[in-house]
Parts: sequence; C-alpha cells; structure tokens
Amino acid sequence: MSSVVVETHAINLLKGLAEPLRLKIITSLSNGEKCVCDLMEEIGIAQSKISFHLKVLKDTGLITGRQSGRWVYYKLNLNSFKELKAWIEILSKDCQKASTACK
Amino acid sequence: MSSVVVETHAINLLKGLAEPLRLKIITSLSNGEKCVCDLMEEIGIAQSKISFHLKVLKDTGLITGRQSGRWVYYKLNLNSFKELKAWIEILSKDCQKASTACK
DNA sequence: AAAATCAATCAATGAACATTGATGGATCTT
DNA sequence: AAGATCCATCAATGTTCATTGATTGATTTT
Repeated sequence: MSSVVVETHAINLLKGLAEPLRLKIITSLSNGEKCVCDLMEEIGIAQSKISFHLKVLKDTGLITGRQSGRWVYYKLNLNSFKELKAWIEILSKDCQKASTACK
Repeated sequence: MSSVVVETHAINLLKGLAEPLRLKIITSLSNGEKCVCDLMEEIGIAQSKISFHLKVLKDTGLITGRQSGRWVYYKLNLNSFKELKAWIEILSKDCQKASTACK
C-alpha cells in the first residue's frame, strides 16, 4: 500500500470530520446509533442538509447505515476511527528530531 | 470548557490536516524538524504555496516555527496531536449502542 | 388506494478556500 | 554596501464545497 493511498484515505476521513454540521452528527452518533429523524430533532437543521452530510460521511466510510422500514439508522464505523488514531500515532512518533540540514 | 469550544478546536485541527499539500508537509515534518527550503525541495512546490500552508498550520497550532538566521524551522506540535488522539478515543468509546428510539 | 411519514436527490446559488505570480523584508555573503 | 538567499505577504483568480427549497421514492397508516 503506497503512502499516496494512505494519505488520500486519511484526507477523506479528515475532510469528512472537518465540517461543523458533520462533526455535530458524528458527536451525536458517538452516543450510539440514531435515525435521521433523531438527528434532525437533536441538531435542529433541515432534513436535506442532514441527508447530504450523512451521504458524505457514509462515502468516506466514517459511518454506516441500515434501513428498517421507513427509518434509516446510522452509526459510527469504529474501524475508520481506529485507522485515524493509528495514523496520528505514527505521525507523532518521531516528529521531535532536530533538523540537521540547512547547517 | 463547553463542548462548542471543543468542537471548534477539533474542527480547526482537522481542517488543518485535511488538505493534500498540508498533509504532505505534516508527513514530512513527522520525520523531524525541517526548514522551508527542505520542504520545498522534498515536496517540489512553489515557495509561496508552502509558506501559505505553513501559516495555516501554525495558526491552527499543529506546528511551531523558530527562526535561526535566515532560515525558519518548523516542527509538529505534539500537544495538538495528543489532543486529536484523545478526542477520537472519546468519540469511539460508546458509539456502538443500538438505537432505542423510532421504535 | 389515498394520505402521511421518512429519507435521498437535484439544480441553482453562494461562501470558503487554494493557487498564482509578484513584491518586500530580513539575513547573510562577498 | 551591493547582491544573493530565505521566507512571508498580497491581490486577483479559480475551484471546491455547503446551502436552499423543491421533488421524488419508499414505506407505513387509515
């Protein structure tokens, strides 16, 4: 797996999280699975907006959805968060070495 | 500390990372401190672009800079990465609970 | 089967952000 | 002190992304 792929994937996850409304959705889902109507009520924004951002989050792999009747339930995808955590750990492992170049 | 503040801060850090060039810079700095000319050479992009993104990263608190003569050295700010990691851990702690609402 | 509810999608608009090339300030070299 | 090097900043432009309101599809209720 080339590092370009890794970075592209990281960017996707980060972009998914780096938006106020989506982060509210994520924070809400961090308490457990929710349907769209729950999220609408909790966050208090238009349904089309919620659905739009849910799609973004699903496309990035940050959340998963399952339909049950006319409801659709979403929850966080633990795997993505584990990946992010691992990635951050790698980044911050050897980052304090002093520069040797540029004399 | 209200959760709005926490989310605003998280958004800043995430937005800082969620851009291809900035992520390349971060990845490069994950190997240790670098000066701007190192980054230019490694990444192979215009100097104004590098400086622009370094400023963004510094403003978010993801990196710090120190001047030495005519060189300016940048490195990752470990604290920000620790914060991010902790924040992700909290998010993914209780996120698998099944929904009870919307019977 | 008609009405109501839940959610996804679409086109048009607007806002936020990155790029570009040029310029200027600071430090070092000769 | 003149030239060269390193870096930051700026204005103009272009690109990407979120918002809005309306519509549609699917499921359930009456």
